[in-house]
Amino acid sequence: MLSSCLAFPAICDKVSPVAISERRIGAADSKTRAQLLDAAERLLIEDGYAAVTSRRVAAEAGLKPQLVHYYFRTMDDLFVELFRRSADAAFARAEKRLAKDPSLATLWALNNDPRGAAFLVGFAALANHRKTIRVEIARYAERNRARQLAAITGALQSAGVDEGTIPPVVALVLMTGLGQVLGIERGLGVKAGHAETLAFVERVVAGRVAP
Amino acid sequence: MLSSCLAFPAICDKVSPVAISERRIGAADSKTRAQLLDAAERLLIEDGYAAVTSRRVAAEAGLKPQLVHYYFRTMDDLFVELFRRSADAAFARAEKRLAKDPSLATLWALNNDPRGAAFLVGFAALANHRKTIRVEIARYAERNRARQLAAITGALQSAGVDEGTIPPVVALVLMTGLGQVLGIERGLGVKAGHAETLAFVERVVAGRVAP
DNA sequence: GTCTATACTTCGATAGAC
DNA sequence: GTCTATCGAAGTATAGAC
Repeated sequence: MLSSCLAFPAICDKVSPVAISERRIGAADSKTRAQLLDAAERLLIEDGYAAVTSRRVAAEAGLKPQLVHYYFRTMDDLFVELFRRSADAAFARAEKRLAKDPSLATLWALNNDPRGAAFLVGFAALANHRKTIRVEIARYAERNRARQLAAITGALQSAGVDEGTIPPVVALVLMTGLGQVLGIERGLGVKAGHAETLAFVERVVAGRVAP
Repeated sequence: MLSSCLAFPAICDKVSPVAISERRIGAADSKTRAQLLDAAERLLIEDGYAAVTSRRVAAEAGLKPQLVHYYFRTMDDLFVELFRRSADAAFARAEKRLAKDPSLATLWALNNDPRGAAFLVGFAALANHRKTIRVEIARYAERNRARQLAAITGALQSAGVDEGTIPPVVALVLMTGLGQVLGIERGLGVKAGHAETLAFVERVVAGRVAP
């Protein structure tokens, strides 16, 4: 992984250890704390961020509403912690799969993950009126792009695709956009063109068609 | 346009005239009504759907909160009407431009419109927990895809791109996804790869590179 | 037809009991 | 260190005055 860090420094950016809130109480490894985050995550994905209120999170976790404010002083703190936890987990999963098989197929599988799409839409909308969340997402997105760029650059070389045909970063942005639009539309129930597009991507990924 | 209707029937789907709510009061052409919708639209785009509350919409419009419930019985009704109004306007604008110049450049301009991205994210997130909105968006998305498919099919033919190289609907979904991811990331402040991608698309659209 | 007064619910947050 | 009782603000919605 060191080579990737040298070629694409953003990959190895440390997440700054700045405290979310000075007055946070409660042990970081509290079981209750984790239960609340789990509940918030379910609500965010299934019902959207407007459903993530202190009362509903608590109800979903089978706990009292006030506990939310004990473990996360403000709802903003909860959102930031939730995002970091999920993003770090997703990044770690991706890292594991890419280290094992840094292929176009793996990259496509990562970008076409339905969980990722629901998660992204939830947080992208949330970012609109929570500035603290916006910078958090932006940092993660850049880090993710850098990591995937390292992978796709190698994958395209292996596949014998010339950089003049399509620059790796362009192929990556295309792939990301495709995964997102398919994910969002799947959620809405829109299906026009999906089957054809998936079939096409499968062929490209398998190397049977030039990208 | 009739030919498009025959080839792609979804284009000419009439929006069903089902009443949003039986008990809606107030003239459809009321000035106050339009002011409220304008205010709601500004709030949705700038601060996200969670900011679109009866109180804030009224404040933004310089009116009393209760008027929102007079003109739109529920907030759900307001959202549906807002979406329809915006979607119809967007579709009409697109139709005008495509009729004038049904080229890849026009299609790309439409899909890369920053307003469109902010609008989509806002409503896609909203759709998560408002079922009435979800079907409305899905219907519009399908209609839009059908219209653009008609255009891109012709544009690719004119450009001499064989359907075997890339099916028109696949090119369209790619273009839509690209416009969306660039729009969303622009809003977040993510920039990695954008310049290269835009340059690449310009070349493709200008016909200097096979898609 | 248009708008106001008001009911009732849920929100985030804190002060303080254990 | 952990949890509860409770407050004031903001939310949707309706009944009824003009």
